[in-house]
Amino acid sequence: MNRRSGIDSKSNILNAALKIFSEYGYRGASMRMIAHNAKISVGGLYIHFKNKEELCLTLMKKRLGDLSQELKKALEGVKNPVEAITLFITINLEYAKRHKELILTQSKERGFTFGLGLKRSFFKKQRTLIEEILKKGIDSGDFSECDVKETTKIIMGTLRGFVLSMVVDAYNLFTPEECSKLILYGLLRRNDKPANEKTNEFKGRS
Amino acid sequence: MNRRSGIDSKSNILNAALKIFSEYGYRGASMRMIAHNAKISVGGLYIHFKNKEELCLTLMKKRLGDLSQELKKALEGVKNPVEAITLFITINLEYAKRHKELILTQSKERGFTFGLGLKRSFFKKQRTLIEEILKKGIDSGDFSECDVKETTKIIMGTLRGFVLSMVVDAYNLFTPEECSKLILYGLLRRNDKPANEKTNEFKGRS
DNA sequence: CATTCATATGAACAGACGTTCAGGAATAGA
DNA sequence: TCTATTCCTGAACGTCTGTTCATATGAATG
Repeated sequence: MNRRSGIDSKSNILNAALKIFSEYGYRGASMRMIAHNAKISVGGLYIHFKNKEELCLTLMKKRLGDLSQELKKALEGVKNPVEAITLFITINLEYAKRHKELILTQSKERGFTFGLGLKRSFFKKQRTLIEEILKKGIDSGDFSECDVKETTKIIMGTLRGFVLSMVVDAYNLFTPEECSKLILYGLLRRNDKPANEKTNEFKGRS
Repeated sequence: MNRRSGIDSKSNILNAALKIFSEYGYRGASMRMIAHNAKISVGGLYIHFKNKEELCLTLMKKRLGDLSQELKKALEGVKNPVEAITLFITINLEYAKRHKELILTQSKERGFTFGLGLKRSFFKKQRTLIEEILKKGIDSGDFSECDVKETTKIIMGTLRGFVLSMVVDAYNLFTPEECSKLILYGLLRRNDKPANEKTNEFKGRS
């Protein structure tokens, strides 16, 4: 019997779980599939994780934490709200591209309440971040007056759509730039330049 | 035993299936649950539907067909592209609100290839519709020049985001007006009025 | 060498699943 | 009333599920 260290096994299992969960969803993935993919026995899984739920939760926690930190770090020094929004969108989309798998797993399942708390607190953090950017942008005159909370919800929704479209249909790989442009400028032709042109790195749409 | 007409049973089953699928997803819903909810026996299901797959497919087909027709009819007489986009968004969102259930079922599952063809052709139809509106809008000067195909993809993505946010978190009930405004005007403050003011029924964002 | 310990195995369990089928019940036409 | 047809039932089948457990392995410690 080839005996491995517990640590190796644990990370093997996590890698396998990620692969299987993202291919078959939470319900579609079986512990046997994960075990087989991790080259361990079914029983072995239960040495490292209490059960299927905990295994999936561990994966989600890690990923959401990573993204949270990445966002926070990136936005730390940024003063210009237009740039901040763009960065926010870009990082989210790129993270999504890198980790398609778990996003699918999450959006695919339901009736599994166990990820809920995690996700709620993550989205709340994201909302707060955007709200602050918006407020700054309105104060500085870059953004037009709007209901901050409402607009934040809409931006989050929009972003979720971008992410899901990308993840669901691989061919839907629109660039972060295009997404930012739509959110910032909208569809309509504008005859003016953005209010704060010097700080704006994007070409206007007219 | 109370014997009912086959037609009644079939529609009972479809209603029950809709309820159960949308609550538990395709994999999570069992034929027993559906049968119980439709007040019929398990075997009875198989009189009206070949199997679980066909049952779900029937539901999807009906819903996508309905929405398709509704969109087509609503957009028939509309000339103004701004109005058309707004209408497109509004109808989609309202349809989503009315039929949260199945949307969830669809976005929750994967590895079920069977809905794919249906969905593909539906989305293609939608894309064509938007592309035509965009082209008209650019020609008329309402919209700024843009890559029509790319922008269409983005709009579809945005819309998908709105829909999913609404459906996933019930409290995310932003109005169609707000969504349309973001897509049309964007976040940035604009100092001008939209190019074709007289035809535009929304207040500008400045 | 003997003991201890974390790690690993895979057969076994109880339950749920989709699907089938022999049989029963209600209706319609004769 | 008899028969054909349609609709329905629920036990049964085989397969899969998440989880447990008696058992075994290999390395480290004494």
